[in-house]
Amino acid sequence: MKKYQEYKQVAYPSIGEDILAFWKSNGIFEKSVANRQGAPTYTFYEGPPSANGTPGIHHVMARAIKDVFCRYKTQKGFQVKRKGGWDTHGLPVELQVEKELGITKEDIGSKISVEAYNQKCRETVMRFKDEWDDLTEKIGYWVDLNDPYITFDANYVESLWYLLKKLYEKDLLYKGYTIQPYSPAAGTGLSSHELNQPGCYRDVKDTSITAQFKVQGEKDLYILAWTTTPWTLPSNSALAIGEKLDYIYVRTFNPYTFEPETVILAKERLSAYFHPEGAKRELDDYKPGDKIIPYQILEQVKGKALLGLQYEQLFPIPELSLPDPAFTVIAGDYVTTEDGTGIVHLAKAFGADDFRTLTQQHIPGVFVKDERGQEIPIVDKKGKFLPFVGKYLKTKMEAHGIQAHKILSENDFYVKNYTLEDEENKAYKSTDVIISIILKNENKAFKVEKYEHSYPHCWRTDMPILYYPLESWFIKTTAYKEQLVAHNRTINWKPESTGTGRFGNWLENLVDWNLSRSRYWGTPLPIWRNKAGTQTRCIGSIAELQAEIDRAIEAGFMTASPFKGKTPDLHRPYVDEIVLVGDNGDQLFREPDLIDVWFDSGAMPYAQWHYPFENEELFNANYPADFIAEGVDQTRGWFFTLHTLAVMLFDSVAFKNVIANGLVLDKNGNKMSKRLGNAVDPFQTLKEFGPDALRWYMLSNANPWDNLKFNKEGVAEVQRRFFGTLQNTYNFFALYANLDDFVYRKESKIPVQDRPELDRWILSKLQSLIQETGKAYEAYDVTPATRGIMNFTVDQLSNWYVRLARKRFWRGELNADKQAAYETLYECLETLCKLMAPVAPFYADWLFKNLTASQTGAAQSVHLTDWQDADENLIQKPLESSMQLAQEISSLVHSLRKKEKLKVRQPLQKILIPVLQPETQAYIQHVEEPIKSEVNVKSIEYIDDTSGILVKSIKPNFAVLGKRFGPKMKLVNQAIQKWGKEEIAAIEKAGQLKILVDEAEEIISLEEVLIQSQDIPGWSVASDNGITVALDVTLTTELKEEGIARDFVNRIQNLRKDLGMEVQDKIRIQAAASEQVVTDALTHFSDYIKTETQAMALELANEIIHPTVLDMDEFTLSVAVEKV
RNA sequence: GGGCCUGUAGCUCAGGUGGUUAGAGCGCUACACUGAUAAUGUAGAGGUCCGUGGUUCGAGUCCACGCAGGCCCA
Repeated sequence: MKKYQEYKQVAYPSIGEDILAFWKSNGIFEKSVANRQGAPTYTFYEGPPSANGTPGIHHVMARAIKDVFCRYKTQKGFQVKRKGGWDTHGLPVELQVEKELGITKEDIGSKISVEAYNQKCRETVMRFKDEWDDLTEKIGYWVDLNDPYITFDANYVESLWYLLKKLYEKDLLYKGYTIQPYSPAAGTGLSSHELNQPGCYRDVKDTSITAQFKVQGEKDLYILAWTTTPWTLPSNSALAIGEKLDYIYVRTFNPYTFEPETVILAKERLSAYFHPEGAKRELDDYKPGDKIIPYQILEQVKGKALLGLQYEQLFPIPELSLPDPAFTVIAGDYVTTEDGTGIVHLAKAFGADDFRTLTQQHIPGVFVKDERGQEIPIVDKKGKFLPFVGKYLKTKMEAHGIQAHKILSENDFYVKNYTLEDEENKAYKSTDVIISIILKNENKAFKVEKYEHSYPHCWRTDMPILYYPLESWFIKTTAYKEQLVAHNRTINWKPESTGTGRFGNWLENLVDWNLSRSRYWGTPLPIWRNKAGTQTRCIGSIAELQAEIDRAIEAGFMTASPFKGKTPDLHRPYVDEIVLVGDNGDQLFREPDLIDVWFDSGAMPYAQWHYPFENEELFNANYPADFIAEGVDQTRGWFFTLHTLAVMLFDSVAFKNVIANGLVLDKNGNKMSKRLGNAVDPFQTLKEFGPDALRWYMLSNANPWDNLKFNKEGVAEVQRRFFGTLQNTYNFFALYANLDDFVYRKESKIPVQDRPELDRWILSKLQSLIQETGKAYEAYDVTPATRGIMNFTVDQLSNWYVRLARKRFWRGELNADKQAAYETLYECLETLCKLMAPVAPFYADWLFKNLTASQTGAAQSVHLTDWQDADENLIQKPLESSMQLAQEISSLVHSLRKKEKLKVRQPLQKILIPVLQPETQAYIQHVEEPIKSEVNVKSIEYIDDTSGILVKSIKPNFAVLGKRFGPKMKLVNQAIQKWGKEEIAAIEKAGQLKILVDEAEEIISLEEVLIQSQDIPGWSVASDNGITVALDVTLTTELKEEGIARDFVNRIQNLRKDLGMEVQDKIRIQAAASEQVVTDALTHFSDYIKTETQAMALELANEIIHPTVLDMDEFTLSVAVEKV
């Protein structure tokens, strides 16, 4: 039986399947973990995917990255447990269910019960689990699929509740406001998803107003600010300018009241408010009612100069007065001069930017207290001004004689037309219009006009939405900002910029984490409150809840526990039915919100182990993670929530190393989408190429954090170039090893120092490769690791070592030289298996098994072996440099041969290499043999300076001289370029030479210039990279004969092949007599020819019975070959 | 609008701390090799290093402003 299986053709996809089956039936993954029991742990956290959609090609990418480092660390001796997980809650699940049932959120509770709805979600969420598991296995992502954490699991949710309670106890969980899209008509907040429905944004004509804000303490100085929502003006509490923008003070008249005044606006917006003609008119000539209003620019300032300016409240309603620093000019980074006045009016209650800016700058907003003492905005949830504001407006209407389409009561001031008034009615006046007229009359409006813009509408009611403060539960992340930033600095981010930039900046501009979601399928907020909001209870475990339920039953608020006799389900609607008892005896109802699903996944380090209720030791041993990896889009998702919870609750990072990988785009750089049909099916790709080439391509083509333009051609190229070459190399080894019955035995191998130089060279390269690869894996740089392995395999091992050592494998008996060759090649291949195993786990294992099949005591799988550390004793950098010179010289000779049209089979006498440094000669002498055999020359001669025939060139060493001379470098260069033969000789002799630079004498030393030999007169010369080679092209008779002999051998070998002979078959050759030179060649090189062709006899005959005519290029020759 | 990433040959990508001929693989063209052969080698063509300014004796590399594509956030 053959010791090393040979393969005619390799089907990579079936290697994947076969090895997968082998892993499964032998429990290799489990063994790779169990083997390391007691070893130090290396912790990896799986970011849970959602199984309610099918996996895509980008998941292959993400999972391959995770797998690589877990496998590598296992090889390095760590125990790496990898618990899988599933993300199961959230909006996408709900939307999918709604789509399938043909319902909307409004139907929940009427057409379908919450219970049934959530049941449906639970069923849907794992729908594609099998497909995911299948992909996971097929791409070789080793993760424990048998015991995954599932975020809807009661144990998981219980851990979440525990964490929430911890936050609550630390006073980090609070209820507050956030500005959200809100539909007064539907009485509900809208998610950004709902707002992105087609048709939501609609062009509408609204009344826009440029209001005049009177600067305090000035007679008639006003700041102009523009808004398309005049109804927000009573809530104004600040104005924002752009610090770097230019603003002007303009002396003019109010177009409605004709009063003289000075207004402030952005310089760029002047033309939008003033007729050019106005600049030419005299202010004094103005008469009230003139169409063209004169103006004069008084002053220009930077926005910064306006900061802190105080102004009078636009609507001085007593209930709305605010303490300082309200009604102040502040800076806003979002202010532009694209429209409006370049000054933005801020109403804290009705804009997200406004709310954020004012909160950050500690400026109060316009709110009033409701009966419970809670702050509320002055527009209620129906979209209507509170009565006292209505009353104020009504009074003003009467004062100014404003007539509307009907008599408006104080309860009729809706900010948008939510009562469906007839807008066609000529007398119809919206609240915006009424406000505008009031302001016009009071000299508080500079310009009022209809303005068409895009405004979002509620997709259910078609009515305009408002940005409105809604109550939400928050985690006070801002309280931990410093710690979050500090801990982040200790994390190794790949790439670094994601950590310092995207993530770091996000932390710097942190806002509190809005935890609330008004939905159905998710983790319920474990908070119960009384109606007045004065009593709050946060529940941190099932046991605690049970106890509280018991108390509630005792108090008569509940009749029975909903969990009686069954496993508690902590989802809605069950938790909603629970009414608890407050300390004061009040009924406590659960706050109806669910929590952000990102909390679910961010809490996985704890909840996956049901910590702290179980597995405390396991948790401690695996916290924090050494490594996580996920898409860069998770920066503010999973990465953030993991980090935040760890820092806030455990004063720790959650992960030490993280790779944030980029996107997988189609080959044209477009986003993949199923809808556009450019999505690549991972299963199809696996079928075509198998898992290894796919993984290798994805990780070697570009760094994982760069976007990958996925191209199947690229996978094919990797397969051909890398795997194909490696496979060829193995086949070459197997073919001859089997013929010689060679089996690698570690015990009896030839010591490396006794092996030929070529062997020591490739083994030195191999050790260097091990170092380089290990270093790259340690630094989480998988791409350089793969590139190094590829380069070694293709360029060094296959294209140099095997090519040069080829003859050693197929000639003669199994002597020491041959054995050394086998052992060397074997060692390279086996080591490659280990180095590539993390990236190409199937092929590496397959090759490993082929190599070790006949060895006793070999590991069952490469994944159960230890990483092989480099043997530094074997590294011989000088030898590596020598061989590199050999490769470069060979390349030069090849190019010379081509130029001279001399094929490699024609031996040539010698090459000449000019050497200016003795070391260079020594380096080359080491590798004369490989050079000579590679380029087929008899000898290498070196010419040094003493010959006097070298033509040299000189140029300054810019790096050295540039530092010395700086600005005078140009002159130095010119001076050195002028040097000829004598000067070069002089500096070489004396080690230095004087030049004149700018009339000053300077000494240039030999180290500061670069001298190269570029030509040998009368020779065919090539040079590159500082090496020059000359080729002796004279053909002596003997060389010619040898050339013919080699040609002859070549033709006979072809013939043998054509005749279907085996490599070891012996033959007899008859050749017809021919020209003298041919006959001489065959006679003189008879032994050589016989050895090469395995001929027992080579006879020259005058006539041959059944001749084969060989085409020898310049002549033909009749021969007969027969097997003996 | 903000933050971050990317932009080098037809394609995919390398190009520490600035240094004078900008590289590799694929593809293309030509040639060679023919006992690794559905393999391999060599050579050639192919470049506005996204643009514009600036710093410097010297910029693919540093700075500023842009442009294009992408991600996240408003």
